[in-house]
Amino acid sequence: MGIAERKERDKEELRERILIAAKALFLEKGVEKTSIRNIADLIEYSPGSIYHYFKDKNEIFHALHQGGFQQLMSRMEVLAPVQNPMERLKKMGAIYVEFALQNPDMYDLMFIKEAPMAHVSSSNDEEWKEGFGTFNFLRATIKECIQVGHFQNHDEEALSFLVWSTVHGMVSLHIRRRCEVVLAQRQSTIVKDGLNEFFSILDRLSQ
Amino acid sequence: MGIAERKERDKEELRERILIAAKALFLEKGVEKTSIRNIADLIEYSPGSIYHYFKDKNEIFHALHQGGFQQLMSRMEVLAPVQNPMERLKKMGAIYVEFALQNPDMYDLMFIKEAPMAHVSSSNDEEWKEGFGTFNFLRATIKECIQVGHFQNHDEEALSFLVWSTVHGMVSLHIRRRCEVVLAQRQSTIVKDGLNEFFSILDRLSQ
DNA sequence: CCTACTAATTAAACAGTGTTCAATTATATT
DNA sequence: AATATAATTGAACACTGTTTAATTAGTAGG
Repeated sequence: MGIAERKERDKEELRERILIAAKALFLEKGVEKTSIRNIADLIEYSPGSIYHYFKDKNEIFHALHQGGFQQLMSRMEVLAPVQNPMERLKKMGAIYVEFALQNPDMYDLMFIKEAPMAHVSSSNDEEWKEGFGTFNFLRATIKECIQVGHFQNHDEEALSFLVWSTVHGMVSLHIRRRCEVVLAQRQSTIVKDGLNEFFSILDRLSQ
Repeated sequence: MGIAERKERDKEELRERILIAAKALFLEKGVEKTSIRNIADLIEYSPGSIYHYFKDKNEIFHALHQGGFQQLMSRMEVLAPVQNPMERLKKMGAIYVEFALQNPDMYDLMFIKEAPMAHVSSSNDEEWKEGFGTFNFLRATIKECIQVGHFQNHDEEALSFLVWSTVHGMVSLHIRRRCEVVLAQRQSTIVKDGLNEFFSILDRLSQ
C-alpha cells in the first residue's frame, strides 16, 4: 500500500515545486508578469501540466498568499507576553508596517491586489475569513483596551477596522507609489513618521 | 490658416472620443478587461490608429484619471465657506469617502492601481505631484488646525499623511474586498462606522 | 511477462492581449 | 494635376491563460 502514498507524496512535491517557482518569479517580476509558461519553464514541465495541480493561475497565487498570512501571524507571536493592551496595540502596528515594508510584494498580494477569489462564492474562502487571525487578534486587543478604560464610547468592531485601515492606508499608499505628493525630503520616512503620529495620538487618547 | 486649426480640433475630438469610449468600457469592465481592440471597436476605428493619439494603453488611463482628480477637487469646493478648520477637516474626510464609495472604479484607478507612470521618470508626472491639489488642501487645513491649537506637538506633514491614509485605508480595504473579516452584520456599514469613529477621535483630540 | 487500466505529461490549438509597421487612403499645399 | 503630409489600416509579432486530444509512464491483475 506504500505506492499510493508515495505517489501522493510525489504529487505534493511537484505542487510545492510549482509554488516555489511561482513565488520566485512573482517576487522578481510581480504577479501579472509571471506567466504560466514562465513557471513551467522554471520547473521544466509543460505549461499544461500545471493545470493538473492548480485549477488556474489565481489558485496558485491564492495558495501563495496563505503563506504570507502565516508569516505575518508568526511575527505577531512576540506580542504574547505584552500585558498592557495599549502597548500591545502599538507594537502590533509597528510589526504590521514593518512586515509590509519588508515584503511589499507579498503585502500587495495579501491586501491590495484584486482578491483572486472574488468571483468564486466568497463564502468558499473560509481561510481568509477565519484564517485571518491577525484581525481577530487586533479586535481582541482593542477589546482589552476598552475594558481597561481607553477608547470610551467607542465601538470595538468599527475601531478595530479604523486602526487596521490606518496602518493599511499608510503602507498601501507607499507600496502603490502615491507618496510623491508629500514633501520630497519627507518621502523616505513618511510611513515611519505617520506611524509615530498615530502612536502619539493613541498615547493622548489613553490618558 | 483655419484649416490647420480645424485639423487640430478634429484630432482633439477623436482623442476625446477615445477617452469617452475607454471610460465607458472601463467603468463597465475594469481597466484590465478593457482592451485596445474593445475601444477601437466602439469608436469604429482600427486598433492601430489609437496609437496615433496615445503612446500606449497606460497613457489612456492616465489621461482618464486626471478627470477623476478634477471631480474630487470640485467636490471639495463646498468646503470653502467652512471657517472652522476642524469642521472642515471632518467634512473633507466625509466627501473623500463619499467620492470613493460612489466612484469605486475611478478611485481605484486614482489611488489603488499600480501607478501607470511608475516606470517613466516619475518627475515627469508633474500633474500628479502638483496637480493633486486635494493633498495640499488637506495639509493647509491641518496647518490651520495646528495654528488654532489642536494637534499640539504634531507634525503638519506627517499628520496630513496619516489622516489621508486613514480614509484611504478604509475605502481601499472596502473596494478591494478585504472587509470580509469584519463581523458579517457590520460589513455593509463598516466604512461609515469607521469614519464616525475617526470623527469622534478627532473630536476628543480637539478639546 | 504480458496485458489492461489509470494517471501524468505533452504538444498543439484557441481566442485573446498590447504593440509595431509597411502599405494604403485621405487631405492639403504647391 | 502633382506632390508632400498626415491619418488610417490590416497584418504580423510575440505574448497571455486555458483546453483538449494524444502520448507516455507507471501500476495492478492474471
